[in-house]
Amino acid sequence: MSSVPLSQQAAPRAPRADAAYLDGLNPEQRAAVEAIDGAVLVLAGAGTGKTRVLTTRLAHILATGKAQPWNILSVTFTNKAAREMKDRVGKIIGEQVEGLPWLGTFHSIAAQILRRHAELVGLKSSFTILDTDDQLRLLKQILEAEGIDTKRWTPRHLASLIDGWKNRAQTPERIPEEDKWSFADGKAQKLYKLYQDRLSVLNACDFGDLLLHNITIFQTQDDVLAEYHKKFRYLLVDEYQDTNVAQYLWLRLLARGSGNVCCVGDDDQSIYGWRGAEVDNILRFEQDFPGATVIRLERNYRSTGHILGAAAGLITANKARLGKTLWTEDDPGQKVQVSGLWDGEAEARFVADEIEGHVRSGGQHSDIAVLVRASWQMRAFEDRFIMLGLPYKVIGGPRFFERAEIRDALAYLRLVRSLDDDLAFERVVNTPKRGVGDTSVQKIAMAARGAEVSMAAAARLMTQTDEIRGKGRTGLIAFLRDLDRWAEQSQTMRHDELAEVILDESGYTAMWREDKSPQAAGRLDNLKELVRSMGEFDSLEAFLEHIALVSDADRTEDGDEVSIMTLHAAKGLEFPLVFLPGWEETVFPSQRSMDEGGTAALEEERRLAYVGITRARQRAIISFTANRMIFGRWQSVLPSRFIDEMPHEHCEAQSETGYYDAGPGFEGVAESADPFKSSYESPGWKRFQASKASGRRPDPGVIEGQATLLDTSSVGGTSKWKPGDRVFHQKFGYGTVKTADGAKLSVAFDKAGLKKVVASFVEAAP
DNA sequence: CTTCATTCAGTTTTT
DNA sequence: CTGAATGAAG
Repeated sequence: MSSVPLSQQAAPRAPRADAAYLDGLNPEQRAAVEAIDGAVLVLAGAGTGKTRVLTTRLAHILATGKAQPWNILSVTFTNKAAREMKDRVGKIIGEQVEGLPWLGTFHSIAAQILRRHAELVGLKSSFTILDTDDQLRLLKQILEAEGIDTKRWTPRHLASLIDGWKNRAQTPERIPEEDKWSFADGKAQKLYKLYQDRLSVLNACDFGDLLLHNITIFQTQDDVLAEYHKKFRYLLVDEYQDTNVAQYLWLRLLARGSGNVCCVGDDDQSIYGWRGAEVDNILRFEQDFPGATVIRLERNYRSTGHILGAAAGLITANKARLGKTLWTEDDPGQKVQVSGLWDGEAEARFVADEIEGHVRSGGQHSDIAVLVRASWQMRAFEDRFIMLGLPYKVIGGPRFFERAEIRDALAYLRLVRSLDDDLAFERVVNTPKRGVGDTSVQKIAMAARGAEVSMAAAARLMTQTDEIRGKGRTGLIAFLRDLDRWAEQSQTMRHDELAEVILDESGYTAMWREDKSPQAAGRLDNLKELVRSMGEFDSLEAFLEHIALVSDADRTEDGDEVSIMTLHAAKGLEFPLVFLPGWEETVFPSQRSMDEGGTAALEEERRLAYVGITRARQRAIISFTANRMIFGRWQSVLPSRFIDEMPHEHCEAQSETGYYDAGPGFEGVAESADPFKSSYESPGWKRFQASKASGRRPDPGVIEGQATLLDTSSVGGTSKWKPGDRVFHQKFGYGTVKTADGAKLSVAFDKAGLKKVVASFVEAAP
């Protein structure tokens, strides 16, 4: 342990057992912080202060002088987690530490390492990192070139197979025998190989390759591995339950050096199995690292007793787990509320009403999260919130750098940086329209392949001949001339300035300005934001690396807004009040997941439910409906089994709507020992079943107060709008006002159809 | 080569 | 119900 040369040690910093940062840790947390050497597994239940332990531990290693910042490798799954750790360590240690250069996501660290040794796997250090969109287009080209029907065998399908192999660290030669027949009648292996070859030619790699190439290098180049063994004296891994086989191998190879590896995770929060995560990694830890210290953090500082009791009870239904029992000294608080509603619309209305109630009694919108299983469930809530003028934000959603306009802009930049970037060339050669259509692009691609040159080079040659005529030819000539000019300007111009020039001169911004679709305005804003954020980077290269590996600008401006997100996106967050709608069989647990993954998938769904409930600090409100529109079809659905699995003493059934009126159980709580089960037998429930009519909207047994839909009493004054006015709405685009009723408008949107919105959410159409 | 109509497939997503 | 992707006509 004292093998760190004196010369590398910082100004003497006496290891003090009574350091201030250790104050306030409970005994288990403190043990996790102080067990620095050897292999350590910290099983950190939800809300047990995991991040605090991680950051304090890092601070402790530095404070005791056991290692320098550059001797510590800390990996997380998200950039957000990495950033948070950096910030918090900085706060503890203060100015003494400049930063932790090797704290980052698996992928960003693997990319750093790969850039240094790229030539060992046949790449240049300037390789580009493809995202899923590039990947799919490439695969499609390969499939078409092989004469495979891309409808029967979709690029998407192949991409997910390749992803799966890479997650398990399987190179084309090493894929399992049975997998070879899993695609296009036995061509799986060949196609995988072709894809890898093509990546090599393009000097590119995908996300999976970042780790896979690292592993290849470590396994074949002892000297390189030894270098990293020397460098990384302490390893720290967050969210260990989410690691896949490749990440696991990568870690093991690196951990072989010092043996000082600390993994933090919670097997009960493993929710990325479908992405290749292996819960087994955490379940097996003690066998993998014999003599490992295992520390359990079970004291929860987040939620009330009832919330914890409901979540803990639910998760015991899972077989494969290490087992932890969360406890709290907090009050029992309110029971977890379970509400049954007629359909999705009623559910959204119910949630919105509860939110308004919360705010009326002094709460903030930002206290609240609505957590759904799948993103299609969000729309009902958005529609309702927009209508009421209730402020909300969707977290997750389409990611900034994956938006089409951003990717187009980036393709221009990539192309200006390197004309060889064929994928970029193909993307923008006819965006905006230059008359260079599909057939011309195909001709260029053929010529490029034949002459073994880039598409840009082939295109240049073809402007000399008459293979492409007319509009296409002039468009192409202008395009190439523009590219040359921008490349020249890029030598002298700042990169953000260059981006602005390119977007302007290429006609790209003009294209969106002329577009009247609802999203066009937002796209222009995004482009502005792109140029702005480029200014924060020193070079175009630095910026491109950043965007390849960072999901979002994390623009979570914390206004007073309700958060809507998927359960997956909610991991690691907490809110005083959490809504968990859509708890119905087939929706949650998701039928699709279960069809694919069987029991293991069901257990993962259950963990997802556990994650959802444990996000709540004070109150959790679960709801389910009797009827659900799925793919435009009405289906009657049953309450989720997870509702029955929660211990009933921690839950209370509520029936605000009166649908369950005569039922011996759903009305009120007391009558039946098992109010949830008996609800299936209730007349109310039977009426749902009876009204089931396929293709037609079921008729609610009780007419709800439709009058409240448009509350005419709310505003007496005259509205700014009158029928016939043209308006613009951020989400729905342009439309014509049909009726104006105080602050509430009914607008016929050109694209989105008839919607009721609050007047303050629209502006005059230009 | 572009635009419009029609068909069809899809639900979770850290990087 | 949605959007993307294909195929027809202009």
